[in-house]
Amino acid sequence: MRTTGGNQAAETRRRLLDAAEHLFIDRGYEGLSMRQITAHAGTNLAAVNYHFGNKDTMLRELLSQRLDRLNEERLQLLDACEAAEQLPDCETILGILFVPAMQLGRDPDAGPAFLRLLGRVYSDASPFIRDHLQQHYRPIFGRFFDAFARALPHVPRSELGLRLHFALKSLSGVLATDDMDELVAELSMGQSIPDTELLARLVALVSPALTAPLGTPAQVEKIHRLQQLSQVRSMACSRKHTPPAAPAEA
Amino acid sequence: MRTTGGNQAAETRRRLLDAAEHLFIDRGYEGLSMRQITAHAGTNLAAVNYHFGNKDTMLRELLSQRLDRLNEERLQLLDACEAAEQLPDCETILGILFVPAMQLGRDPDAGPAFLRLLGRVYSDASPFIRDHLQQHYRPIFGRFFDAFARALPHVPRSELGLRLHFALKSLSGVLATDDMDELVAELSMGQSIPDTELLARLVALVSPALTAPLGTPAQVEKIHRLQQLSQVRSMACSRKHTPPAAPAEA
DNA sequence: ACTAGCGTCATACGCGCGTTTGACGCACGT
DNA sequence: ACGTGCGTCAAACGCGCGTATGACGCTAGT
Repeated sequence: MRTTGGNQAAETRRRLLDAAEHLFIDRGYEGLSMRQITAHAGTNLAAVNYHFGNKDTMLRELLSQRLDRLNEERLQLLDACEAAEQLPDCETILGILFVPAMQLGRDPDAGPAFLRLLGRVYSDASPFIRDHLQQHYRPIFGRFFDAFARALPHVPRSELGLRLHFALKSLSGVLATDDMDELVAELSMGQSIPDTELLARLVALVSPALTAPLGTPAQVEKIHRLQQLSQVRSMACSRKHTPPAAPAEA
Repeated sequence: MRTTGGNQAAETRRRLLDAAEHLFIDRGYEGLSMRQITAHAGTNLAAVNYHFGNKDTMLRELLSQRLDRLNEERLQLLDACEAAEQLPDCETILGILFVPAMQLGRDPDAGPAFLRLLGRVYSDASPFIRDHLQQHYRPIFGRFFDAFARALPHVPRSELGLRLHFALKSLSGVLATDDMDELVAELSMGQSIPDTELLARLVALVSPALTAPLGTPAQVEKIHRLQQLSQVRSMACSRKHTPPAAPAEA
């Protein structure tokens, strides 16, 4: 049996994936080079192409390894809830999205910085990442979109898309940078807060944005006054900037 | 007088800035190369370095030219409101942020795709863009942070930072991609909606997230039930994945 | 008419990128 | 003992990047 050789190969694969994950988390897809990956992994530059074929394939494998389980658990949790109560409300659906993420974030097997990785993935602008998400997780997104649509019948379907985009973009934006540390640290305000309450606070933050009514006359009136005030100001300003005659000497 | 020469130089500068803006809007800072810029501008590769010194200086000049006016108008509008009513509420402050952006978005002088540019700038992850925003507009952000803090006294200052980051990140994320078209098109649902009502809807969407109370016992209970449900599921799942004895042949 | 200087131009330099290549070592099956 | 093949290695390839360098034309002042 070729014990050491086979183990060494598996070890190299793992080290490459670990290094790639670590670098991806704090540099994103752009700014992630094979030379940095292999240097951090302590392997030769050619190792990536030998074990994975090319860079993108390795990244895809890394993302699948990390994200498949998350979305699978989200989906099964949604199934379980719909089977139990058959119409989960908005806050429950948000909880279904958040709870598995937080649990995997606490699980060392899912990666030591799983939440950071999650934030990067959802907020990275590179076409490679966007395509990967689109191709792998579109049906899951569709299921949740339908669940939200049933939970929020008063929100038109077109505006619901905007609001979901809005809410999830913001969440990923918060997860992405170092803010996750601040979130966990500052929300707990010194004393350690149980995950349950922390997630409840997040739900309390996002849910009102999804549930909100479309816009009251009072809000329209406030905006209208601001528009008038701003236009008056800018007209006065432009008249000042283009004086009718030549100005006196400076 | 050296008429043609001077005009041609100014014309080249303008064409370079226009090309850079256009490319930056739909490719971001990364994926923006001087060869593409100069090709679109119809100039020589060396033109950028001749007129601006280097690439980053040109980008900085472009951003300042576009964003300085926006933030100046926001600031003066905030000043005017605070002078008038001395405690603008949350919805009003959001309106102060949105109204000048929308007005400049309608102004051809501010760039034909000003809102797209705005979204790109606020959501671009590159250190260059982030540093520029940090260095130029930190005091403006501080003024608005204080205004929000006064308008939302029940929100702890640490959580307010999170919520503002949350709300503004999401907004920039929506502005960034092609979603701004969808926003304008789908929110109006076929018939053209006045800007006033469109902005009122945006305020109606964002304001509840900032104003929301910190988390009710009912929300905590919902999350708690989901956590238990998820853990039961994952334990059953892991037991299935690591069976006690060797499986029968496949 | 001549020259100075500005704006443009083709071209080249050095660098980092992803990928490819062929040689080397070493554990293995025979 | 020997050949086979797997995993690793240094080195190189072609490419696109930002920047630097002289040469060229044309305008304008003397």
